[in-house]
Amino acid sequence: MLLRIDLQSEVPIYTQLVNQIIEGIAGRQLTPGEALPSVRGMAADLGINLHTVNKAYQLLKQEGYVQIHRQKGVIINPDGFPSADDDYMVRMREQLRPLVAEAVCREHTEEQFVEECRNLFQQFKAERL
Amino acid sequence: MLLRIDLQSEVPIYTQLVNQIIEGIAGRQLTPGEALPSVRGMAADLGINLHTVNKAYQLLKQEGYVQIHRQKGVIINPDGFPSADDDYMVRMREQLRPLVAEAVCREHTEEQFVEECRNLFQQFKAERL
DNA sequence: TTGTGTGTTATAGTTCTATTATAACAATTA
DNA sequence: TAATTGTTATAATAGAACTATAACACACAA
Repeated sequence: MLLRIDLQSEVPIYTQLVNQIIEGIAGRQLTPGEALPSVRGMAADLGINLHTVNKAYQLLKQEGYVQIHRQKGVIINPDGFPSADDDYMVRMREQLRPLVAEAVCREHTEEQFVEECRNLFQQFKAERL
Repeated sequence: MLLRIDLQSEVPIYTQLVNQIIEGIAGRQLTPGEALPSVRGMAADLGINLHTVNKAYQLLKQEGYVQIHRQKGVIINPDGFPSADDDYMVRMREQLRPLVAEAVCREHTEEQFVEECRNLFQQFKAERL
């Protein structure tokens, strides 16, 4: 799977990595059991430091998206992914609220906003061939 | 309008301020032409520095939510709010994509996600009495 | 056994952002 | 004139993000 990092972005590199890997899982470019590059390999590929990659992997592990085995490396979690629990729902709403508020101010209607969400959902579904 | 700041949050104070003011506009607790507290007043109320408040006000001005008059103070923009232009749409989708990806991974269905968005929309509508 | 490749840990340093602290300035209004 | 606006300038602190090196522990293969 191809990862693109924008060094100029205000979004931290490790966050970009986490997001793209989660998006890869959602689109099934990354499948359960599949190996990710080693921290050194990924760092070399992207031209960044191994600690930055490691930080991303640790976060993904903490959230349950990957497993890390000491001498084997990092794999997409073969035992399933985290569920939509309460913590997630709270976090999700906290991130969604400012987006909805801005949409309301800009007279973006509920239907238009919902349509954008549906498009993104369909986009991930379409990637799963 | 009451503003609540969480000093422990990972979200910068000025961002919390910006978000809450936009949410206030969306819910019409803040109406066009209405005055906001002075940078010093707001800073004192919240127990933070005036520059932090000023940074939030400058961002709100830059995005078109408020007007700043040299000796009068800051008011909610009486001439209307920014529209849903291309820049906004791009930014909006960029912020929405990771949320949708995470939802997909957690087997949160499109309908459940859309319902959360609708709830937030209705919440802002309900606040406009 | 001896490398080699994993993740892990430790230390250090740089850069940038966020925040605070003071102070002063310019312009309007009471 | 005095008080209150936002504005600008300067400086300092704290923390996050990122990098650079180095070393360690463990497993597996030649």
